[in-house]
Amino acid sequence: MEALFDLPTTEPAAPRRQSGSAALLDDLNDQQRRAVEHIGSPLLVVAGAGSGKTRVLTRRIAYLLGERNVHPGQVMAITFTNKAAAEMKERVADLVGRRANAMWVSTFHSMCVRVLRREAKTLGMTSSFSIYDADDSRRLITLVARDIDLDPKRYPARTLSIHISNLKNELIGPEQASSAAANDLERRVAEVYVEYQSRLRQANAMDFDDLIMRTVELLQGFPDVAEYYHRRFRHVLVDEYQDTNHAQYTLVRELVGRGTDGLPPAELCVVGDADQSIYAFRGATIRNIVEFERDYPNATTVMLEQNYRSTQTILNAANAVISRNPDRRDKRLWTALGDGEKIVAYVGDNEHDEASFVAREIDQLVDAGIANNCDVAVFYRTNNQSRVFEEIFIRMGLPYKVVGGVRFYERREVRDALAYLRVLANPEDTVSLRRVLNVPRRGIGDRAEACVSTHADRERISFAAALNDAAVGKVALLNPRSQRAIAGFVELIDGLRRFVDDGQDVAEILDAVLDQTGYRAELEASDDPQDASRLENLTELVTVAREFTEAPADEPPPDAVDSATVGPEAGSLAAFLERVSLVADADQVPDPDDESGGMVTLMTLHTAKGLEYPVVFSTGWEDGIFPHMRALSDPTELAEERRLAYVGITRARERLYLSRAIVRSAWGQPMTNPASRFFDEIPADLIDWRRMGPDRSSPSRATTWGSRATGTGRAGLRPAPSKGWQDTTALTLDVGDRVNHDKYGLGTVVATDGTGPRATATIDFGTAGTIRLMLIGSVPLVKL
DNA sequence: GTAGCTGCCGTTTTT
DNA sequence: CGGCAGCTAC
Repeated sequence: MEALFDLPTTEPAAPRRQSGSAALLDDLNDQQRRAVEHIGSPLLVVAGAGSGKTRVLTRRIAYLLGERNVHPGQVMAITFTNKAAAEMKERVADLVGRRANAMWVSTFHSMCVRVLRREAKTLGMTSSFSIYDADDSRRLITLVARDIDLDPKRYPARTLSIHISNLKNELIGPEQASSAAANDLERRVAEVYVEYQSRLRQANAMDFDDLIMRTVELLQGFPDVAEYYHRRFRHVLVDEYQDTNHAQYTLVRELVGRGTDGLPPAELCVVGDADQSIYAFRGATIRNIVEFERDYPNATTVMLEQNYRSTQTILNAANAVISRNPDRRDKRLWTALGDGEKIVAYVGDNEHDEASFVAREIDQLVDAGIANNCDVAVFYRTNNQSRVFEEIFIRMGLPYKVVGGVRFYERREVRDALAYLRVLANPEDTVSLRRVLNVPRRGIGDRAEACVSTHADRERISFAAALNDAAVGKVALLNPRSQRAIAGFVELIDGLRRFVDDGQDVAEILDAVLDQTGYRAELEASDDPQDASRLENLTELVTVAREFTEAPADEPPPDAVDSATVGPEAGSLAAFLERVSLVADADQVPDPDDESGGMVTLMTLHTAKGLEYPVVFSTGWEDGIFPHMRALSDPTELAEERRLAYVGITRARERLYLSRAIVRSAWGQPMTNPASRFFDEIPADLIDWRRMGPDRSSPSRATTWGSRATGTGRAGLRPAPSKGWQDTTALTLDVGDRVNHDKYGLGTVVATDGTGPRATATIDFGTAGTIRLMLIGSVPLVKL
């Protein structure tokens, strides 16, 4: 992508093989060099966006190996996505060659899986344990909640699951949760948690959070195990440290050690940027990076502020926005690259108009030879916003790729197929077993399933064992028809398991599963067009499996010490399942080099973190969308949204577009959204307004909505907002009120929702339709 | 035991 | 709008 732009690329293209430290250091700036050369005490690298943190990490590793005689097997580098891990490994390999293979470079989760598979026995599991994702975990929680007669309305599995996950992220075990429970909800959660954890163990399974929590448990509870890893890993490097949650923070501490077992603590280097912390909702806490110097009293901090990615215009916008966040370590990105183009802003009448602007603009950039499709990314706040763009792009014949969204591995048919494979790999995997028990339909209904489940409980045997009993008539209350169906199922699974025992390839096993279960036949027989695409997805899965066997990626590495003891055999069924369990959205980002002709990439702002594109469209800049509704009334969440804006802006190298729509359909009904407040935080002279909204005639909106003048009670009649001015207060409406809207005319309020800044009213405008409006800001609406 | 209907949710963001 | 849980009718 670099050819089209004058900007120097962030990284040198060619591998550097010259010997001596000069080669590793000479093109680094002073701070970067300090970070690479630093020896001994814990090191925090505060790396602003685009400041070359991956370069620092990879050079530091190369420097350790090349200049400090560290053996690659002593290095552990941890990232959050497989893509980041693969990239880091590749770039270190460019610098030091094949020796890089002996390092552990992996995500938190796969690193833990590796440790846990090796030490499974210690925790009372076997190394073939299954990994449950959020969906599997919720299924199990549903079962548990049902068994202890919880009202699913009051305690939905979703809520229970979130609470349990939070507890695990805080390293609070079931017993501790039980004794600490202070209210009804917490007691119920703890109750479910205890049982859930026990069922996981029975199923020889761990959920995502367990992978971290139980690794910590292992390191804390078994000093000899900890000592093994302390002895082995003398250097621990952590990327995206601002995204670590408490469990991950503790894990790092335990890996590094405290020197209590006679081994000095490992050398720790963490890299991160508090301004790019956008995962608080899943437990990440800025605290870990902010308090690093307190956690590690002798720590050294290096700040990287020179940016090698973007124009100064883009950086000024980013700096201006992020500086509004309170309690922040001040950091100002700068570049030597010059101002570049202004930021282009656009206001669409609706989301279709906005999308069509984006499409037209991309078309022009490509026609003018300014960019290729693959140089362009479109960002949005939530996945459902991708749809409009897809519609327009398809119509215009613009090739694109949506990253994330309804993920391949979350599609029902794919999950069904994988559940079969998991049952084959781990017979105790109850959740997967129950998932496929009657898929496709084979006459084993809820009734029969309940009988088997009861039998399993009563006899204290696994569900799988109970099924075997059922097949030979040893289960009470089971009618003969069900018994026959179950016997058929047991036979089916046994038959399939023989494929595994014979050491067949994953693709062949999968093929046999799809054939012998009748899954494929059922889809082929259907005339539902959705089933055709399901079939395609399954074919795709078989292809994935085949490619996996042929090129079992890079895991596990050819590490003599490990290959005997750690991880499933390369290319095996277990390895395949592990691989597909731990993929992330970000892992699916297309590489601009391989897609010929190139595609425009569409993704959420979250997925965009860590990436960069010459041309970026950040869309949906509307209060209520971005920042998200839920954040409008909460300063903490608003600060996180602002960091998200910062992330979005700083992805752009050359050209940045910001856009919004005045009317946007949500839940099938149109909503009018005011401009995002983040627009006002960007200095006006940086922006070239390609098209302005009707209200934008005055340079800035009225300051805040924090002081809600409406407060309580009925506000009565408010003056219509005068031209150029924003009404900062919410209009208070009740069902039945008559109103007049500048655009839609006379209407009647049919529903109201929310209060204060989140208040909306659904209004029947007769022929103009029924419309839900936000009542805050510049509503051109008068009560009659 | 299954199919088909209704009605209720919800929607951030994800390893 | 769309997915799923729960209900009713075969």
